[in-house]
Amino acid sequence: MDDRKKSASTLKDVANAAGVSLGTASKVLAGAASVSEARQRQVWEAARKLGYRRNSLAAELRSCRSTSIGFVVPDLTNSFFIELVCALEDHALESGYRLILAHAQEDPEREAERIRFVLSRQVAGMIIIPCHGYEHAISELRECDVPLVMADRVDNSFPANTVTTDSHRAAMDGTAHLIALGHRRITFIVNALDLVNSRERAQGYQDAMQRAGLAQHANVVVCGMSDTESHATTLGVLAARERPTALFTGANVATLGALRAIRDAGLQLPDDISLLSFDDAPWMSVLRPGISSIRQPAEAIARGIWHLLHKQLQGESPEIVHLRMRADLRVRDSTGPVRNGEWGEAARAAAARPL
Amino acid sequence: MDDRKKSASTLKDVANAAGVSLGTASKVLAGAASVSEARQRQVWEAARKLGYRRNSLAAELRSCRSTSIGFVVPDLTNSFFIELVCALEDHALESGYRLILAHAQEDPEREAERIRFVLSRQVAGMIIIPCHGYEHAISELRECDVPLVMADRVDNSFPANTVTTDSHRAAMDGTAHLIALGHRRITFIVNALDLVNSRERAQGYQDAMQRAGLAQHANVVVCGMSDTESHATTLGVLAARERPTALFTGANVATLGALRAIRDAGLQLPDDISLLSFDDAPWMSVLRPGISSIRQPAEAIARGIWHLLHKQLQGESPEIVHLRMRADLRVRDSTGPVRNGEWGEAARAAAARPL
DNA sequence: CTGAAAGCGCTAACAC
DNA sequence: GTGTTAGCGCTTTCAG
Repeated sequence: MDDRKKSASTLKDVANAAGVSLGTASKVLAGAASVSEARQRQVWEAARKLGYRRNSLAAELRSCRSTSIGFVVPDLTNSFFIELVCALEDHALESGYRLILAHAQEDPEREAERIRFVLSRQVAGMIIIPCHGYEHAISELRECDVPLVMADRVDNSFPANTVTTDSHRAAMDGTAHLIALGHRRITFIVNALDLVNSRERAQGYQDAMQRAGLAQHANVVVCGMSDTESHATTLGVLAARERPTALFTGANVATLGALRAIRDAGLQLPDDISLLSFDDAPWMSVLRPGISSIRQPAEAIARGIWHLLHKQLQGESPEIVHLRMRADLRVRDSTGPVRNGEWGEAARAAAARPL
Repeated sequence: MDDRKKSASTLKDVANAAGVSLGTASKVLAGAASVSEARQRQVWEAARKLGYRRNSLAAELRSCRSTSIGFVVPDLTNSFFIELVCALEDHALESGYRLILAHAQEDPEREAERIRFVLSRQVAGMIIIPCHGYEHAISELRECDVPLVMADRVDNSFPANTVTTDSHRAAMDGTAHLIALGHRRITFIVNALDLVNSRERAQGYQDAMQRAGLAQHANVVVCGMSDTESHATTLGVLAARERPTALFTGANVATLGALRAIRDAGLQLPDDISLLSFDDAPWMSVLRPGISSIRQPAEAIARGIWHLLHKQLQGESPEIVHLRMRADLRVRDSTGPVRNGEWGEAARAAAARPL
């Protein structure tokens, strides 16, 4: 709360100082060529001298056009989302738009508020990566025909343009990698099953296990949305009488918690246990052992999002498109062959069976 | 660019539907008690039915007050800044404000643009963590009396409220830790010396070396603002004939690059070389070896920033305040005693000398 | 308590 | 080319 009318000079001031009319000043500052060079100079000079700064609230209100795009992100702590932010900022800038970032902090209520906030600022378009339990938040968008692209945590049933990773397939690939290494007791640790993509990841894992005849070993554990929860959960998993030989973490938080738990349990990666992480991060390739991960194609996703949004901004294509991207496996050092000593006969037999 | 006048219902629509005047509707929606309950109900009902959403551009334009705070951040890739973002969002929300995040991506030009953008949206206040070479960007703020707090990459000479970490002291502490472990050949790797805080950190390191009689071993290496640069730089450092026994990285990027270089060089942490990182990150405590680091008190800094900003928002205290926070050392596993075999006689003698 | 009316700073017709 | 004018959607006096 603060009125600062004291100093801010307005277009009127500039026009007066330049000795032209308000309309002319407006045109000049908007870059119109239809004003004589002499006056253009006068106006620019006056603006400079007065330290004039356009009030874009007024400009946008009057013209009913905005060059801002609202981007609602659930978690700035996740480097995948940050990559998206950076890439999208570049795309937006290139097309003459600006991003207004809104951070939901994985809280559906806050997300709803963020959406309301962004919408009330009359953005030209929106990009949303929802939190879990976002139905309520999304209902903020009803009866609102802002160009919209949803990403990552949505599926193809969503009645809007979406860009997602094929999580099911990626999780199958990851699981197959682990199985090929001889692992049978593979536990999948996931943040929350009410996130569509996490559910897909878990499903991909289960399908891969089943396809390998390992359905009886399939074990999906939900670890929550925080480090501490996932740490505690993984500690529990590791303390089981039949400890898994491999962990597949289905999300950023899960990986952090699992890693800390593995460390606390005094286990070595990959000799005592293997770990595969869904979602890559810069630090994963920097230490020894490097963490094997599934990397989502952030750049491609951002490009897809912007493509879909931009088309709408230009008034094109009202039909809904669902883009689906392929993630790839980055095998590093945290996934290794299972230790023979740990295999029972049944596991050995299963290993012999073709996948 | 998009006019969507088609559906968006305005306050006038609501007033008409509720059968009251525009002014009354405005008052009700603003929460005024001075309207009869019956009419209040009517207005709310009409607003609900029409899916009314306030146009805050218009509201703020008219009332000359905003509840948005611009926060210009140089690098969302750095978890320290992310911590600041999260904490500040909470503070702002608690006081009824909202953050508008603007990402400068370590680019002074983009930073200038971001500042202009935020300012043109008539924010009530600003928080800025500058990039290097920010002088130009900052000049955007001239003749502009928005409440302002600068943080992190500024020093006490800045003519505005600032909140910073005592980098000099923290770097001295870190260096002393390394020296106490017997290290003599300690190299300080820093992103850029035109960042005030990096400069302070380097200075702290040098002062500590000097104080320990190790001035001849002091070596500050600049590694640039990107992973790849810092990786290459560190590789060079490690290839020197007299390889340092410890690295002290003065920034986030430097740590990442150094770690990758150490890995590529086939060196073990901390047996072959020790590493201390200025700036902590969640992943540093999750793997083995844990990375010893200097942790800036992000929460306290955020609190300080908000405190200073909030005072200004309430029109208090025009005198400038400089808050300075203390960082602490988190000793983990990446810093260990120097290997005896590597010591020459001179080093041995230096080690015997009290610090 | 309620409505009418005057703008916030700016853009976009529209006349001259 | 240039100035005048009518609002964008809203808040806020100010009469009644």
